[in-house]
Formats: sequence, C-alpha cells, structure tokens
Amino acid sequence: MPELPEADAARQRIADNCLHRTIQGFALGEVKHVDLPSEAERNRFVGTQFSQTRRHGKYIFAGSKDGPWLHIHLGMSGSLRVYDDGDTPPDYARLTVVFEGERRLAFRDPRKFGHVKLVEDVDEFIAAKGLGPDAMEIGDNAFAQAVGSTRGAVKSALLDQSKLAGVGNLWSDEALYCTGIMPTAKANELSADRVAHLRRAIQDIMGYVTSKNADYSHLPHDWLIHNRTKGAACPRCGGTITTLKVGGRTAYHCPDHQTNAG
DNA sequence: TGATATGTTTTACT
DNA sequence: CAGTAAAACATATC
Repeated sequence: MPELPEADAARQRIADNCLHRTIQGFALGEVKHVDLPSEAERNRFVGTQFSQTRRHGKYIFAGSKDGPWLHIHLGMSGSLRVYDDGDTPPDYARLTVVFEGERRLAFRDPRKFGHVKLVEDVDEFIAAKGLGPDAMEIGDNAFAQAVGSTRGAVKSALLDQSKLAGVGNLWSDEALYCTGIMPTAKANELSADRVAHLRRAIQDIMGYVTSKNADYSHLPHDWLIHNRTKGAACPRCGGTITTLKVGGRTAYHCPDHQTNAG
C-alpha cells in the first residue's frame, strides 16, 4: 500500500515502536531478486539504534545522528510490520530487523518491487534521486510552478516524482475526483484557482489518510477509493465511474463532474 | 487462463 | 529540453 500516506504510516510505526532499541541483527526471508543491503552494510547497523525517522515522498528512512540510514521503498506491494518474537511472523517478510529483546521490524514485499538500502546521507540521496518537493510540504507557488506549468496531462504531472514527491496513482485520482478536474486536462490550461484547489485537495486528502494510519476503512464513503470500479455509480453526482489510460496508469474518474476547464 | 495491479527505471520516439 | 509510450522488473489476485 505504498504512496505518501502509506509510507508515512509505515514510518510512524518505526518511530513509535522501534527507536532506541539496540539492533541485534537481521533475518532474511526468501530474498531472490530482492534488493537488500549487503551483509557488510547490514553489519554497520548491528549494535546501533535508530533514533530518528524521515520520509520524503514515498521514501522512508530510519537512522541515527551520526550513523548511516536504512532506506526503505515499499514499491508496489510492500509494507512494514512490527511484531514481537513469539507472535506469528508476517508473510512475505524479506528482511527483518531483530532488536535485542522481543521486538521485530519486518519488511514485507510480496511482489518484490520494493527495496531496502543503506544510505549515508538522506539529503544527498534525495538530491541524487532528483526527487521534487514533498507533496505535503510544497507551497502554492512552487506547486503552481512544478505542476501548473506542465503542458501534458495534469495526472502525469502529479505522478512525476521529480516535480512532486509522494503522489501515486490512487491519490492522484482521488484529488482530481475531489476537485472535479479531468485526469487528462492539460495542466497549464487549468485556472490558477483550480491549481491552488488541487494542491489543497492533495494535502487535505493525504493528510487525512495519514491521520487514519492509511486504514481505508476509516475514510469517508463518498471517496473515489471506495468506488474504484469501472461502472460504479459516482457517489457525488450519480455519474458512472470510468477508466482511462493516462501516463501508462489507469485513471479512474467520473466524466460527469470532472472537467477539462471551468 | 488472462487481465490487472498502490512504483520506478530505461529506452526510444516525437 | 519537455513530453509520450512501452516495456521490464516478480508475483499475487480476481
């Protein structure tokens, strides 16, 4: 479940359950084709503790003041699970951080598109990746510049991590649905008001999802997320939920209340 | 069985 | 350079 809110919920789980505990070692699961830190890299964490966490876009980091950081990307199907030794361990655990005592932190990744790496410096890493500003922190002007000046489809701009970090397919659809903007609308043809509205919607939606720990069952029933089915009735206007391909992704939307202009 | 999938990267083309 | 499109990655689920 990996866009910005899911990544932040995962980061929060580390912050709440795994800080200031000495790392005893790591356990590996079925790791063929999974991109993980080498044994030498893992050993650099043994005997140390995580004391802080960070997140930028969909990228999660756990580290300490002077040591290296463990960087986690959840890919398409990854998640983090905290448990205690003696509990049933999660399925698809590729790498488990074993803390002294009972505590365990498992990186689950059924589809193996995620990864865990060691990074020396988070800011350098973000810069090297070419990530844009975090979607929760970007201001009006920067958003208008990054997204509103693009000639292509607004959805494609939202998904471009170099323009804006953290928005993925699900929440881009939700924000466009909420603001009544067609996914295929040309970003630079939207009014300044609509662009500003879109930024607020992204931050309101993702902030709310984050506050609910990315538990979709706690989200309002009239959100697109609960009606993301071709042919479903739009809970806002009674139109029909329809799909399009935009930027290679499936864009669920309601053609009755999502428009190119207006 | 085949289609689809919350992401990223690479390559090629316009 | 800006943008588009398609494919690849490995696997699960409907």
